[in-house]
Amino acid sequence: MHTVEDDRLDAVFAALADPTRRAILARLAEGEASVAELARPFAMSQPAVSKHLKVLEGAGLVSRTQVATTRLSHLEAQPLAEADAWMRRYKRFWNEGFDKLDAALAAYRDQEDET
Amino acid sequence: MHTVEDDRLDAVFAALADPTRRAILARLAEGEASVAELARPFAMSQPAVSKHLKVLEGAGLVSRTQVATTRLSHLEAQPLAEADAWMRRYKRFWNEGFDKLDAALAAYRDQEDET
DNA sequence: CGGTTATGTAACTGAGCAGTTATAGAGTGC
DNA sequence: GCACTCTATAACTGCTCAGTTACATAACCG
Repeated sequence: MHTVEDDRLDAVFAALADPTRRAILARLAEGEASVAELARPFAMSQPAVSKHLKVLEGAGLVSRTQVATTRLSHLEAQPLAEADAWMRRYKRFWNEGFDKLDAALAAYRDQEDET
Repeated sequence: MHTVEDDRLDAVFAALADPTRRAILARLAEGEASVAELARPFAMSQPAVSKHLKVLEGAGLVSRTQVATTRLSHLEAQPLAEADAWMRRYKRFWNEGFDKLDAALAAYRDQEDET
């Protein structure tokens, strides 16, 4: 099985796998920004940032508007909702995980008590 | 900034970026499985699946136990909780996103009215 | 128009990844 | 100990990706 939603998730998760791109999203959460503004905090050339923006745009995580000579990038969080929807199926496991951790800690404590 | 949590998220999101690995996680959600069992549904060699498991294990998404000659893989969802925690910071945007769409449509309509 | 600023594109490099086949290792059962 | 099963590792290939520098566009400003 190889669905369209799969392709979407591929792109979203792959986009999120890079720390520079996550930092760009964090910056955009504070408001729109030009390429130059986004490039400044990173020890990285402008073309590199342009490429990251292209990846983010491809994943639907960023939209852009032309204003005079500058292109402003905007955060588009909707694909994150899709990723969240995928992960939601596993939420019961990570709650269960804490239960297991609790159980393990309890077992450990009991063992401690015995010794 | 390049934190340890970043490295963790790198590994988790990168692991999730591959549809085969997401399918493996889906299978493991139904219960532990051997490498051979995991390989069967995919048109893929056993070493390929072993590599995917190694990636998943590296991201902390899978743990393994040796039982006789077979190694059973178990889903470990805790890293998904970390990824979820990261995404949580953006949840307000994906609700807001629908509002913004409404606003954009309204602006477009106004512009149409003017011309 | 000419210069300047902001950004995208092209061509290249090095690294890493997903897959393959072939082989090695480790445990079980007899 | 031997054959068998399950899994990991090695070596290789083709592709993608993150980054670079150099150059091309495009829109403003005087």
